[in-house]
Amino acid sequence: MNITEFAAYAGVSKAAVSRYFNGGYLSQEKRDLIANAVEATGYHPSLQAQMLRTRRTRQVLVILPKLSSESCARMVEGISDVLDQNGYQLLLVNTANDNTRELSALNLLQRNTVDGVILIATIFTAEHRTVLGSLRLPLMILGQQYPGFCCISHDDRGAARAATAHMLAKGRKHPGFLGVTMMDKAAGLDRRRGYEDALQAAGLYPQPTRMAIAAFDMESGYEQAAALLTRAPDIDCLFCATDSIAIGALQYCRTHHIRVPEDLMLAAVGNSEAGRVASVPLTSVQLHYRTAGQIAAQRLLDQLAHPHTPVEGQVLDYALIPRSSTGDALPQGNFWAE
Amino acid sequence: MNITEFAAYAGVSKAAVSRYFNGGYLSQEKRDLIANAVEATGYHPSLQAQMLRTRRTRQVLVILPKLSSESCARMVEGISDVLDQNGYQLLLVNTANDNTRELSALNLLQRNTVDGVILIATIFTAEHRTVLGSLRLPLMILGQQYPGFCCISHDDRGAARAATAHMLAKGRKHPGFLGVTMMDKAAGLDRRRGYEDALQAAGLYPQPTRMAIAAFDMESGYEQAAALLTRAPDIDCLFCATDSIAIGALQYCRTHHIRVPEDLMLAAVGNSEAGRVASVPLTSVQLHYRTAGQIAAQRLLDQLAHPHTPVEGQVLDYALIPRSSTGDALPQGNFWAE
DNA sequence: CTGAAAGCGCTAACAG
DNA sequence: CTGTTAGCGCTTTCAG
Repeated sequence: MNITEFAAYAGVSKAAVSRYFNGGYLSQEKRDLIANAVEATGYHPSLQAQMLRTRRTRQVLVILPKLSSESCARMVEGISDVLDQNGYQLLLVNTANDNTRELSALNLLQRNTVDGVILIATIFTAEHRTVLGSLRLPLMILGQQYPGFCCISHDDRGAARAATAHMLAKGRKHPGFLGVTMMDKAAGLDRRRGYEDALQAAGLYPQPTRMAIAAFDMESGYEQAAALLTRAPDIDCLFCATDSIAIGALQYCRTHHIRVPEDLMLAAVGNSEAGRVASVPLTSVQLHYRTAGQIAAQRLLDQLAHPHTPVEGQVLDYALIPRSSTGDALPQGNFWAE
Repeated sequence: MNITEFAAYAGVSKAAVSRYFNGGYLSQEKRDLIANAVEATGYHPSLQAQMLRTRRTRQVLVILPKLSSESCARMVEGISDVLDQNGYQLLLVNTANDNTRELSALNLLQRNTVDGVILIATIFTAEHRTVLGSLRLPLMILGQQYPGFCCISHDDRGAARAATAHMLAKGRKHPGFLGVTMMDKAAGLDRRRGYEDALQAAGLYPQPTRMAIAAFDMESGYEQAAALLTRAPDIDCLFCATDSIAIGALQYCRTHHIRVPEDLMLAAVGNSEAGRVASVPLTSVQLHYRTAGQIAAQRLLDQLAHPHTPVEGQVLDYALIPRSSTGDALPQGNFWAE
């Protein structure tokens, strides 16, 4: 049933029906007439026709690098919460860290098939600036700072500083660093800076031989921990950019008779489930992923509602969760501390 | 630029342009003309207009109960792979195990805003049968068997049997069971049956006092393990319906001087990352989540392409991964066994 | 093989 | 407050 048939059925004009569904001027009389007819027929306007006519789709595109990553999944959950509540649909593109897929995602944008975009970003290339810069749609960047765009991100530097400082405060003098590519500004560069901040505050100097770069997974954490601890066996506390990497490092320690935390303290950023239940529960810094997703979505919707109000980005704070890997035994029965 | 302007620019008719993009009859001459004009202008048809006109959206709705669950995330990745490759968009609804949200998802369906649906299901209610039964769209159910619908699922019963049998084969005589609600047929009922199969094959009988039901998280696994092992302290091997529950049980053991695997063996289903790196690496059964997602998406697209070909469901197999929690020490250096 | 023409279902001026 | 009207951009008969 289309609007014409429905209007005839209800005994009103098409325009009245349209107004009914879009909050226009309408007498109570007609309003009741239409309400009854809707009740009787189950009529509702066609989204496709509305999209074509209004040039708005009420769909938001979310682009992310990897779904089966706890942090991404939580951000998307936050986004989904807010979008759902506001009657928006969520279009998902998982780029799998793959350029081909990013292109297909950007293709979507050029076809104007969504009202706005949330990009869960890791690495920005020159191409990104070009494409994002020429984007006409409202855009939110999640998890990174990118000058000129509206970003919701975490205090990665502060988080890394807190984790490192926590170990140094326990008297460790030989810190090591296991990071990720500096091309990832948040997880790579900022967390390294935070690490260096902590060293400096403790009167220590970062030493390249005590630093290594891993990929984003446990396997790589294992391998790089092996390389690093072989090269610099006197390291007595190790900051890892992600929980996954730290867990890899922990596995290395476990098989090479390095006691954690006695011989080596370990602290990371992410506060993942796996870290909480690892062979030695991992001290980690919690970032507010879900909240970040909610804020990003809300800001995007605000922007959609008020296109000319400039939107502010935001940097969310963090919370250090000390656990056994830095010698902070949990109180009895409290394994589930966030 | 719309099709009229573009046709004028290219010096052909609108119909020719439409045929160009939809693979209709077209002379090579016009084809070249249009190709050049596309090159020059970057024109592409409006998706919205196509949707309205053809009544197909090239969008598939994925409904799932929880995104930040490793299994769901992997299934969605599989779905996303296939959809992407075939030029379909993925609309995501995270129901958060919440009926309100499921309703809003079903609302989408009634508005015919998608071409097909993939439902990652947990619990079916009477309402489900009503709604799903009256659905006109192609539907795939993922992770459950539901008679009358096309389902891609796992051999949950076989998986549970294998995990349990593995422990019994090691000489354990007092098995325990930590399951989930039977309302979830796959994870609840089938896995319990698999457990019972294994007992029967070993000449044992399931005893209600040695069985308990937990929720889907570690916290609940901890609590229910506590209750169960207090009630039946002679249990020497425990099958858990999910890795999360097993990890909770493991945490309980860890704090109550129960040695795993010496005093208590532990095996589960899911083969999660957390289980691999838990304080005692967890023996678990791997299910092929990603593959399941790919198959479901592919089958759905097949159905979309050939609406009258009946589609067959499929039950995927499993693979037992023995680890330390059942006394199967991994070979040196092989922490990353799948 | 091709173009003209008729809508798909809706919204937004516009003139009452 | 209301109805009429003119499209949004495209696909698809239909008659060449």
